[in-house]
Amino acid sequence: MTSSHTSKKQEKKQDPDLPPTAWAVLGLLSFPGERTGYELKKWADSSLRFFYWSPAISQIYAELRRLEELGYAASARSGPQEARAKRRYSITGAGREALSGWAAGTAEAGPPVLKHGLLLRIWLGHLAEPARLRAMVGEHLERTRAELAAVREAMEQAAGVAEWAFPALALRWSERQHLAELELGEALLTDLAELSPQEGGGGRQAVGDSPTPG
Amino acid sequence: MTSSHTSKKQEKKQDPDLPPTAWAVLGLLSFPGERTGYELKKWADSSLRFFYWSPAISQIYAELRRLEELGYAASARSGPQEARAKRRYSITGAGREALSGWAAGTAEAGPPVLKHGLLLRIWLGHLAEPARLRAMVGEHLERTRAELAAVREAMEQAAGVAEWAFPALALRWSERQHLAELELGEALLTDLAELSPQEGGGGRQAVGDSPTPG
DNA sequence: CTAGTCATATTCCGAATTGAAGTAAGACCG
DNA sequence: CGGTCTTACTTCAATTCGGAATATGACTAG
Repeated sequence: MTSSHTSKKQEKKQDPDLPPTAWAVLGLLSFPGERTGYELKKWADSSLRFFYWSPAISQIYAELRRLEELGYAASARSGPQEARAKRRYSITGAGREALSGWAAGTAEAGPPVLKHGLLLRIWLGHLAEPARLRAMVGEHLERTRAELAAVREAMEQAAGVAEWAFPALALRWSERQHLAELELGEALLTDLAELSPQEGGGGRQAVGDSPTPG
Repeated sequence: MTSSHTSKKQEKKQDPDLPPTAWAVLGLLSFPGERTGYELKKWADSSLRFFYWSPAISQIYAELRRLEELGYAASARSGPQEARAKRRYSITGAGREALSGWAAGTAEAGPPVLKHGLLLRIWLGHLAEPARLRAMVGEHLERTRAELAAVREAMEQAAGVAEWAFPALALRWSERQHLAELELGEALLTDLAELSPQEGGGGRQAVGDSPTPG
């Protein structure tokens, strides 16, 4: 426990207005078990990132230190009986309480932020060849399909475990989200074709896509 | 490492691996006309942000300075005939070329990053009351409807102008994206209701006793 | 068994980015 | 005439990120 006299004054108020990253890390800890920063990162990579990005590993460690300072997390070094030296973190009662408070807070959930590299390029479409744009959308569709598979894999992990009912729900949302993303991509392809129809003049038909039968 | 002679404009190599923000700002400049940093910010807020976030104003000015250093942008102070002193930026040939190169670069478009605060809270659903969760989804739906209206407003601005055909395309994508987001929210509401059915009484029915048939 | 590489575990640092505040001057409004 | 709003831009501290660096145990081929 951090019962030291760090003159941190009573943080009894409300959530000390931590950045979302801190809450996400604390959230990771709020599920049963103790974990190292490294494990946290892997878990974030395979689940959280689908709907809420995965913080940098260095950031995770930094947040863990802060969380411990605040008394929201506690850590223990592994003893000498364990082969590898590591520090395992767990959430404290205060941490759980603060997290609940934050989760219930209404004002904090700003609008979702989307940073879509493909769309940035589409937006700059006047600088590229139409064929190149279509190819990029195609790549995006494939990437999305791969992501979808990864989401489904994560869903399998979570399936059936009662404690993970809500994470499973988030993953289900993410599955649908990826499905929607695929449709969005297809529609974009159509729009793109309309905007700059295939030029028969130059014989420059690079994409090599098969026309949809139907 | 990199060559030590830091002369300003000899960066003929490739794209000097600028952060996406720099390319986004340069992209803003790639449309006809000269603009001030302030105007750029307003434009980003009303268009770019729907699919690729809007940088902080201080960041925009910083990027403009860097872009000018690199010879990708040129600026001119307004003369004394203009009421207000301001600096207008425009893209240079080198800038346009570099931007095209970047836009065509295949490796650079990483997967889209989504930071969805609502989903983070759903994921932590075990910490909140079911009714609270449903309320949050409801708020999200309303916010999304408002955003959708903003997207449509932006679309009206862009409509009909030939130079803005691609931005218009991106906005159309964004419109559909928001429509999909609404459906995702509705589905989430349904899932939530299934997971923890409405309680008539006042009791907190936690996870575990799921009367789900099948 | 032994070097080589892989996975785990963590720290460090420079650069990117934010957000808030400060400055200033023209514009609009009563 | 004064007030407040919008435009225009700068500065700065604090946050956050990503990549490199550092170890060490664990597995794998020869």
